[in-house]
Amino acid sequence: MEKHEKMIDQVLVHLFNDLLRIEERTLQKQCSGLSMREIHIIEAVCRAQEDDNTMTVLAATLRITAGSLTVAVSTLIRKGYLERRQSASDKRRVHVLPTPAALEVEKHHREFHRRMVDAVTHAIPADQLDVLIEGLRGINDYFYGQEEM
Amino acid sequence: MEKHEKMIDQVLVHLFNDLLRIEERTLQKQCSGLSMREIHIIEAVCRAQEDDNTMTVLAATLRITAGSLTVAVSTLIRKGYLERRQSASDKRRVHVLPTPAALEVEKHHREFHRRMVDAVTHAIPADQLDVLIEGLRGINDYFYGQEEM
DNA sequence: CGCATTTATTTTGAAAATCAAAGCATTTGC
DNA sequence: GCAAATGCTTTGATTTTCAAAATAAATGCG
Repeated sequence: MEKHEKMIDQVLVHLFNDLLRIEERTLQKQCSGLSMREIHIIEAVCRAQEDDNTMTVLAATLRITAGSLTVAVSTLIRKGYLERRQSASDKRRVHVLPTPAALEVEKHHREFHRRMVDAVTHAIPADQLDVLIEGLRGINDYFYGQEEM
Repeated sequence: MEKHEKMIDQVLVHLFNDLLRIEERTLQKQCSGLSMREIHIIEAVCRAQEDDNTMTVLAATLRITAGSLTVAVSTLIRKGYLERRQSASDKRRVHVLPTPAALEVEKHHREFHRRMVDAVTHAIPADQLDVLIEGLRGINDYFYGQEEM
C-alpha cells in the first residue's frame, strides 16, 4: 500500500478501534459498576424513540437476541437504571424506560461525544472543515450503500 | 449539535462501529467455525514480528490476559490454525506460529482492508485526501494526548 | 365466535470468553 | 547458589451469549 493508503488503513482500523476502547474506559470510569454492554443498553434505551423502546426493537438495535436482552435488562433494573412497562395497547409488548440514574449515564456519554467532535473541529482550520465533512460523507455513503461487501 | 458536528459524530461513532461489525461478518462468512476473537488472535499471530509472537506480547497486543490467551491458543491449535514452539534461548517462552490455514484467514483479512481503503480513496478526490488525513491525524493526536480523559 | 397462527417476551440450559489468583518451570541478579 | 522475577498454564468462578422451549397475547380466517 502507498503512504496515503497506509495512513487511511491505520486510521480506519487502529484509531477507531482505540477510540471505542477509550470511550469504554472513560465511561466505565464514570459509571462504575456497569459493564460496557450495560452502558450500551442504557444508551439505546435513552435514545430510543417513544414506541421504539420495546425488547424486540432494542435487541435489533443492539444486535443481540431478545433473550440476551431480557437477562441484561433484568440486572439493570435490579441495579436501578431501567424500568419495564407493559404496553397498554398490546400486553405482549414491554417498553423499557430509563431511570434518572440512566439519564445521568447518558449525559456522560453525550458529553464524551461532544468532546470528541470538538477535538476534530479544533484539529482542522474552519475552511477545510467542509472538505473533511464531504470526505466523511463519501465514506459513509459508500459503506451504507453496500453493506454486503 | 450543528449539522457539521452531527455528521462528524455520526462518522466517528456509528460508521466506524458498523465498519467493525461489517468486517466481522465478512470474515466470519469466509472463515466459518471461527469466532471473531479467534480471527483477531490469528491476525495478531500472523502480523507479529519474529520474537513478538510470545504469549505475553500477544496478550498485551490483544488486550486480554495471558491466561485467556492460553485457552484460546489451545483451541486454535486443536482446530489446526496455530502451533506452539518453545523458545530455545529461554525455555519459559512460547512462540505462537500460524499454520497455512491461519495464513489463508489472514489473506482474507488483508483483502478486506484493501477494499475498505479503496472505498475511501474512491470516495474522496485525491487532492482532498490530505485534508481528511490531517483531520484524522488531529483526532489521533488529541485522543492519544489525553487518554485519561 | 373459536381455533390456528403469529408475535413479543421470558425462561432454561449450555457453551464460550474472560479474569484473578495460584501453581510451575525457568531465568536473572546479587 | 538462592531469592526474586519472569513467562506461561491451570483453576475456579463470573459474565455474556445464544438457541430452543415455554408462555402469553394478538391476529386472522372460516
